[in-house]
Amino acid sequence: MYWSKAFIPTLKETPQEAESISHRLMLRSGLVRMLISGVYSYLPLGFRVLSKIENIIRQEMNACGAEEFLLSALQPEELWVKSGRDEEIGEVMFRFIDRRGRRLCLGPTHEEIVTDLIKNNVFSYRQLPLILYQIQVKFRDEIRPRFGLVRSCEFIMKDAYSFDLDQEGLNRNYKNMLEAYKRIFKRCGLDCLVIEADPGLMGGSLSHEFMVPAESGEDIVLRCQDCGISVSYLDEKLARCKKCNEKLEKLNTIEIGHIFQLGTKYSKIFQANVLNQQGSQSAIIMGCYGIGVSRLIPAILEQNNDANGITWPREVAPFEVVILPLEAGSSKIYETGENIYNDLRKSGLEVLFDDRQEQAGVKFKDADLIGLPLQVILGKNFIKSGKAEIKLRRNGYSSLVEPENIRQEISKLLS
RNA sequence: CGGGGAGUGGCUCAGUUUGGCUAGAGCGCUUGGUUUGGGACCAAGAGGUCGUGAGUUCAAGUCUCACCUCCCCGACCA
Repeated sequence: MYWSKAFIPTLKETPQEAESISHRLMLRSGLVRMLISGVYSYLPLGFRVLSKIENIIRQEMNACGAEEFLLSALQPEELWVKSGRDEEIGEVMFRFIDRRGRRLCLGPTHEEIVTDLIKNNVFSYRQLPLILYQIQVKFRDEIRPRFGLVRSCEFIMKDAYSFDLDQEGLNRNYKNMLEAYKRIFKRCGLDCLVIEADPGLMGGSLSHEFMVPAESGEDIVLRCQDCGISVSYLDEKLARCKKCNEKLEKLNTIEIGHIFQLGTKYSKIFQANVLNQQGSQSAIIMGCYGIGVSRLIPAILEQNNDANGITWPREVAPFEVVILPLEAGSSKIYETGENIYNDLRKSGLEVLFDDRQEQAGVKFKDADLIGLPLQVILGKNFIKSGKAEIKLRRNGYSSLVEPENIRQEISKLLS
């Protein structure tokens, strides 16, 4: 991508609406813009990051044997009345009446919808186990939207649902999902805590939350300084670790994922049964598994930044490399930069070429701000030595490389 | 919803206390020129119903009332 043709509206100053680090960086680096409180548009850079995250999730979900589908965002209110969650969820759900007088809502989550679907289409234990997942926009009329994408009224969620004949099956799927979640968050460059949690509104028995320590986090987690075991602040009134009696440290965290063993809560209500081997009706055992996909962006930013801007983990960076031809007067520099650009792209890398007629300082500042993992700099050093400078955004490490060896050097650095 | 803060060109803000003439600055944007390794400089421009509506006054960005929006703290959640 040529920077001059891209829509990357970076901001030199911090918009007053932003308080948390991640929110500031999202606005300054041109990832998102607010439409109204709690509602954001993803600009090209933000959209790229989102796609990267979604693809990591897809890969790991598919590896678990989950199959992707897409449910409707528009839902009939009656399914919520049927499950009894209608009153519980209350005003958090956007509701309205259409021209035919039907009572509709915008889906805040999809247990009702998916259980209804399965009830009508799965009849035999032979069709189990089954795991379905979707990546979709959810709507919640939050009491107070906050910190940009951390708590918004329209957000993207990955929600998966597992269906098993028995508890053993659920345990297996649940464990696989838990491991998949760990891999997903690690690949996103996140250092996260896994805690046993209260199933709350979802119902069911066992549940785990995935929490990212971050200054602006809204949830407090207690972590044992010795064994590292973490517990929810709400659950635990004790001041010392149950296991090793060490002191617990208080951490502010952002919840990025939550998985639940639902058991038969929904299948019983909706009579989602299958015939088992004995030929009798058996309520399907369910699990559900959520990831706040759009929320991962601020979570990643909270953990990957420095004074100059973002330091993207490689797998979720909007591009992998930015090329900075400085010394605008030199056509040799520009041409060399363009050759490197084409060369790198041919090798499958995602590259941003800063062809703008800007001062070196502007290019450096913008490059650091948007935080792509690698910078290829062509300037004074190139004129002197004929070599390009390759610089790692994260730690500032840099080396001079012959233009023809750049591709090789970069693949080494990125691996 | 309760408590606190804020709305003035695209962005950051001054001006409001004590009402006064064509509403300012920096950044950004346009044109021309000089620059070119860390947001450079010179010149000339474009861009504003001062959040909205009523009111007070000879006169309102500034005073009064109502409303709207945004941010922060609390209950809620991925």
